[in-house]
Amino acid sequence: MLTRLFSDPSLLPEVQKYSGWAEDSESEDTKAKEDDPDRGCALKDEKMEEEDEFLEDDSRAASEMAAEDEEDDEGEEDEGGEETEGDRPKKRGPKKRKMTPARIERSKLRRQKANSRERTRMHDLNSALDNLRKVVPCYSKTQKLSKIETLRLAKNYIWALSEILRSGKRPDVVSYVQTLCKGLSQPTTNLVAGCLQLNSRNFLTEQCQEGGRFPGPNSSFSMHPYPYQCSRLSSPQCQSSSMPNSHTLRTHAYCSTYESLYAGNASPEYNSSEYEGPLSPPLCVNGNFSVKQQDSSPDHDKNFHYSMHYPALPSSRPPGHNLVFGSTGMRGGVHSENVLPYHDMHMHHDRPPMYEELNAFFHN
DNA sequence: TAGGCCATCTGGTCCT
DNA sequence: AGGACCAGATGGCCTA
Repeated sequence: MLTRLFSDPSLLPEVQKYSGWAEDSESEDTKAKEDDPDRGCALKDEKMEEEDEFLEDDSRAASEMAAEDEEDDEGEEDEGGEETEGDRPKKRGPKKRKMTPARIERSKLRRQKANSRERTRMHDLNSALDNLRKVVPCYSKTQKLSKIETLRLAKNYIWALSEILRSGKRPDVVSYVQTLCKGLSQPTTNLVAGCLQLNSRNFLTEQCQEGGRFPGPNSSFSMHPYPYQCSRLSSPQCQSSSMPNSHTLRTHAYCSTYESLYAGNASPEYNSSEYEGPLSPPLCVNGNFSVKQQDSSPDHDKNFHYSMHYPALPSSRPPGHNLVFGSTGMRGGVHSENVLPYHDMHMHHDRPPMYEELNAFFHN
């Protein structure tokens, strides 16, 4: 049938129109996308609508072709029975019912509806994936995580949070990042590490040297975990570590680093100039709680590509008692799935109490 | 240009 | 019969 499609010049325009690879439309789309990406997206949607529109015309042509195919099949059956015609093997199985034009029309209509449903289903799936992107630790509008990376990061994130809740201890940031980046590609690792303002190359190298184990504060780990100063830290709003309410907290979520949050902490342990002890896990509770989704100003998007929030944590934990996030992601005895069911996580995520609980925990 | 990612179409399977 | 779900195929786009 495909051969027929491509070999029959009279059907070519229909096929091109349906397939979307007509030269004119393609070059036009490409040009539009180059000129304006948004326009490109709009064109894409328009194209889909057009597709729906001309599906009707297309179905007619397809129906004719299908009818021809059916006639061909019947002709073969009449001629050869079990024999093969040339190189084409004879079809076996129950004889097909004759495809009347009405049946063909219905069949095509079903197929169109099924395609439409499938598109909708995939769009819903992608929409859900977009929502997931917003609540995993590294969210960027400009550099979206791929689907598979989003799922991997989400899994790691759930695991990390589960471990925190299960153990009641806070991990050091390196462990936390390594847990988040487990199984992720290098670009995504860089992205996540960038969100955390870590030198990912260093920590990855260290990770390899340590054979997958996370270096503790007393190890030979020499990298400063926070080599970069947030460009916005110098602003007054970022230097303040006092966050009287959740709104302020959300506002700070995009410029906060350990340093910015710990800068105002009375405890000398939070001195960021040296890596002296375990640091608090950067808990990302953006998405539902972040201002990013509400503030759509261009300046906001420009400056806050990545969302990360590091709540201030106590320093009560002794060094070397960080979470043990092994290379398999299964260390620590209990798997995250058994610790924090998906349902619970979502119940918490949907409501501010999760944020409050976690915050309360880390502020004790 | 190869490879990754993605959207879409399509046919098959299972279920209602 | 029809819908949901799935996986394979295909082609477009983008990037290293």
